Amino acid sequence: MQFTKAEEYGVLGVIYLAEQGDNRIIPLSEVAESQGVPEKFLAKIFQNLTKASIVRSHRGIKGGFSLGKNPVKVTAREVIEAIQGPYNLIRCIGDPASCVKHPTCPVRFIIELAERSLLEVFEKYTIADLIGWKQEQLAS
Amino acid sequence: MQFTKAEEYGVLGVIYLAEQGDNRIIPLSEVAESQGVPEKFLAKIFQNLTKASIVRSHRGIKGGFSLGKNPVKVTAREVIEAIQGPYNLIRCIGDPASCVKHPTCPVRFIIELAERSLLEVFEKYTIADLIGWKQEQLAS
DNA sequence: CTCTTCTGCTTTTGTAAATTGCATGCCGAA
DNA sequence: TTCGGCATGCAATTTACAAAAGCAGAAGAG
Ligand code: SF4
Ligand code: SF4
Repeated sequence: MQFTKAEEYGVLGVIYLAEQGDNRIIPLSEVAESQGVPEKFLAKIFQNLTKASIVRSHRGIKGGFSLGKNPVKVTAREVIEAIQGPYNLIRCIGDPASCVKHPTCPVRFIIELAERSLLEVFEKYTIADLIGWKQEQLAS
Repeated sequence: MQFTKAEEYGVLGVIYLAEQGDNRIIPLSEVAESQGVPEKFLAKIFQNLTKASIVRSHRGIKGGFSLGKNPVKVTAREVIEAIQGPYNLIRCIGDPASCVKHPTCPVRFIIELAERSLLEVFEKYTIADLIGWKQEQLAS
């Protein structure tokens, strides 16, 4: 079980945008370079974020991406699920019919609990919270 | 982020052994068939479980695997970590030196929290608990 | 002995993640 | 109204790792 790079890059990107403040428009190339991630890969991620209107895209010269929502109102879960769809730690979750053992399967039982507790964590922190935490670390 | 089949099969296998009770010795072929999983794959998984002495192996005719510990004392976390090593939801956890951003990285921060809460769930349930839950479901 | 079953190691296969490429569309500036 | 910068959309590729299969060898029971 591994957190994917797409998820990591996406969250880092959104945080970077938010840090620039004032809904400034930043070209993707700058975001990619600042985070040290491949630009084309990040492009695809940001397209998903755009669809979820977490960021807003601007074409043309002086174009780029700006925030689409107030970082105080965007949870990590929203960002992550915008990138890679709803969480399913195991294939049978969300599709009970895929396995005959489903109703009494202890593995499914514990994985569902695990997933729930994972999502709770991601829901608890907003982008603003994460930036706040980072500032704290820098200050101390 | 996905729970792997190795983890799933391993937990299912241990549960199956425990359900047979009395530390009976069961050949791997039976475990594999009962769970509908490839035997050679399960073999590798059980080798790891053997090293962690969660199960005990017996060679030769009438050989197979029996439980190595009381299911009341084995948590799901122990089983899972025996199979695939310690949990690292993201590469920088467990190796802080691998990334310069590490000390102030908000992504690492939230992933560490997520991992902790995941492990708490896995630690809360023993194999016996899981079997108990299954019985309940069957009864109702 | 010999048959059965695990053991360790190697190899193959399959699939999804991660990355790259390119033609196209849009926009703002000059 | 043209031009250059930048996002878009889709396709293709590469890489990585999970999943599975194979096989010679060791160990145990009878
Ligand atoms: S065996 Fe259990 S965990 Fe695996 S797919 Fe079926 S229900 Fe889900
Ligand atoms: S950027 Fe953050 S999450 Fe990614 S590797 Fe570095 S510390 Fe870990």
